[in-house]
Amino acid sequence: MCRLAEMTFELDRFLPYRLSVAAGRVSRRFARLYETESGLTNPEWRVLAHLAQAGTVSVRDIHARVDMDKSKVSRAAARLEDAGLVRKQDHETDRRLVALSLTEEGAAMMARLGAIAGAFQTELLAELGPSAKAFEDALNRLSAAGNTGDDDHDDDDAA
Amino acid sequence: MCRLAEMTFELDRFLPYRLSVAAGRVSRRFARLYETESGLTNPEWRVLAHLAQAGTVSVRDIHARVDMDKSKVSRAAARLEDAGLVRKQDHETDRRLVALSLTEEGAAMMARLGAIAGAFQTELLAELGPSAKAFEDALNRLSAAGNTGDDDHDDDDAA
DNA sequence: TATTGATCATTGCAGATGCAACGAGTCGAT
DNA sequence: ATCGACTCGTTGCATCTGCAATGATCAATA
Repeated sequence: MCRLAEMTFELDRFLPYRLSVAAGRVSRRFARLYETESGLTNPEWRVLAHLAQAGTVSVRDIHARVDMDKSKVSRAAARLEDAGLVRKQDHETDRRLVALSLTEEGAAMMARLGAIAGAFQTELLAELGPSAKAFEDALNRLSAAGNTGDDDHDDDDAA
Repeated sequence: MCRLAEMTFELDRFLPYRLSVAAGRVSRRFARLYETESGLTNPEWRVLAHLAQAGTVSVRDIHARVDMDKSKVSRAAARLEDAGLVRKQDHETDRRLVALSLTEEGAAMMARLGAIAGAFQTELLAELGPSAKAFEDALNRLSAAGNTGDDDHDDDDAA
């Protein structure tokens, strides 16, 4: 049971490494698709996609939910606003918050990108084959386990 | 059959996103372990780990094998050399190449880090439970599929 | 041999990133 | 109403990263 004492460490079998390589490759593969289509960077894509899903939310929401640094979200949102894809308004009751939402143009963009993403998703599922279900389960476990230790006391709607 | 036409795109179910988040969390979790122990950055850890596995190799070998940009490998190797963990020698027959290898000190460091990594690996496997096997299979498929002939690669979230 | 084209490691540079402030705003207790 | 502790979004700054040269070296060919 104690395999820790092996003399030579094998990077190829180390899960964090393999996970990272796989994530990088898949991300780059997908990035080639939407970059040529939209000119968006990865943080911009993520913010846009989250807005399409969540409606009107704040920077903090995205930061907590999407695992991106606040400044990253803020800068991505600023660029998206310049591009006319996202609207920044004052929150109704709490003026510290920024209410981010998609513009018409942003929604149209996400319609196109959503189709591309959907097609890529089915492509990936086909590559995964029967492992797909267990794979998603594993991703859930790992993401959940990594959630401890940060400074967050989330209380908002968990989901 | 045709689920692509859904009106609202759901980021939560998009595999590249979930994969990236999981990889980032796991990497950061592991990074906390070896950073406090060794003071190494992630690229440095990867180079060191690969050297422990591969013996004496060139920058190009690591670049191709570990999915890191050449310059990233080069700079990491330079820092490791300054720290006395890695030795850079001329290649015997081809003087373009650099022969990277671990020093005594580097090997000792890897012995400690290898133990930490092994413990973390078993921790992850425990969290994964029965999905572990299918998960590794899925990682293999995804890494292989992303390997489309290109030369230069690098990834976002590191381990 | 001289020359051309390829490969290898390094470096310059522009842009991205993470982290720590900072100002603005909110809430509760006094 | 005021004070103090807290939260939110932005920005400064040091560092990191990716990409495109650059210089050095090799292999092949004339």
